[in-house]
Amino acid sequence: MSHLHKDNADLTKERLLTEAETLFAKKGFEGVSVREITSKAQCNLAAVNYHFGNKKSLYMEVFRCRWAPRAKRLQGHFRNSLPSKKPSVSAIIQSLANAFLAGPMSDEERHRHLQLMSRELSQPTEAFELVANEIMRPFFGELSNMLRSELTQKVKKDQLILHVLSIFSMVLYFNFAREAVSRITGRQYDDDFKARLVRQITEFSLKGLEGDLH
Amino acid sequence: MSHLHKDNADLTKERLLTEAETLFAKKGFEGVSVREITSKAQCNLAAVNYHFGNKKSLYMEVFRCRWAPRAKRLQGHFRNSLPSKKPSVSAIIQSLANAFLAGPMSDEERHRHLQLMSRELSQPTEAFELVANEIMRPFFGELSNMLRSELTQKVKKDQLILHVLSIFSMVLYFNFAREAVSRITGRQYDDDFKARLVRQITEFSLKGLEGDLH
DNA sequence: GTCTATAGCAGGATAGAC
DNA sequence: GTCTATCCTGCTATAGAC
Repeated sequence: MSHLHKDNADLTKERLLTEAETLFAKKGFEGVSVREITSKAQCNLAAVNYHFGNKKSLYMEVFRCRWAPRAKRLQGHFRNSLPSKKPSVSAIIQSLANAFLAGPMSDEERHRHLQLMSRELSQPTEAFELVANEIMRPFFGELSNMLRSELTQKVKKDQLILHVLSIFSMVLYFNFAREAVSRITGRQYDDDFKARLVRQITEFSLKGLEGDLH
Repeated sequence: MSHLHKDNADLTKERLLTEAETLFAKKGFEGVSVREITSKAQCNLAAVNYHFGNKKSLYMEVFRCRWAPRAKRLQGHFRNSLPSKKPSVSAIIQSLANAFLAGPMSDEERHRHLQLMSRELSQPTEAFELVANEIMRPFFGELSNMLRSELTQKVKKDQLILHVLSIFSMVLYFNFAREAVSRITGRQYDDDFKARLVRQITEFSLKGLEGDLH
């Protein structure tokens, strides 16, 4: 019998994490009330405090239980979508841009993911430690290593990481500034346009690396 | 006598705008209370409602009276810092990156400016209309035109605007994600590093445009 | 124009019944 | 575990004295 309670509790907890993530991504931590979260999760106001202690801890748990695992899944998908063990620079960048702009998840899930990330980048909270140390640093390190073997030996580590950040800046911008990008280009943010953006990032970056390539 | 009142009122209004901008940039609209603003502006709680009607209007006025004029000043500085009437692509990009990363304003003012902009880009409010229509669209149009004469005729308008956005994405990212950029590169965000970032943006972008250059 | 005082409400959090 | 009821704090906004 008690496992029924537990299952139910788990489900409630899951629903809370799901709705909290959506709302935090859309409006930011301060822009969302616990009442709004519990209402959308169709449970009681007290549930957040019961399951997570307080609102801030719920925010942190969203990053620990949802955001970080998704970030790792995204990285996994990126790795798997690489054509071979020794992918070309072009393939690396295209897979990267594609994973973040048009990858395996739903459009909305990707957007949510990068919105949460952008928030932490521009206004770091405690969750930033998680994002920076457990996700960004290792991933950028991995990207650097993948690219390094395709570049001339004279490329310094410092230079390489700036290249990686430059590429990533486009990936991030074309996601979090969707509204502006649509407005400026006069194009709907649909699959066609995303494919166009992936191409832009790939080609622009590939040329951007020129001179440091073999 | 009455002009004394008026002067005083103007000063209060100015202080409110100043403190409001700083706080809105740092914490976002929802993250700031009117109490905090009036307290920092050393005036009464009621002053915001008297001078601006409500908190939301104050936010809009920050964009109208402070942000937009500064954006125009920044654009003016960019134009003036161009070496000639027919600047090279390299000079255009370097002046652009320099204006936004190490331009005429104080470091803190620039950061504040781009924080406010980033917020509107990722989570548009009414102020986004102002940002997009009166500042971004004309400026990106101007940049496109400046670059166009330096590029091959076959470059389409759509392609050109994506190039401009790609360049701008780096400028924005290296500003709003300062904490992350510092952490990842292991470098302090000081003048030396900013100069390095300007160089990175310039060189990477210049190469990124390659093939479309004359 | 500026202030105090306060209305009126929404927020996070908790106690205690079930 | 979940719910209702409630506390208390902090918020925006306003009324009215000066």
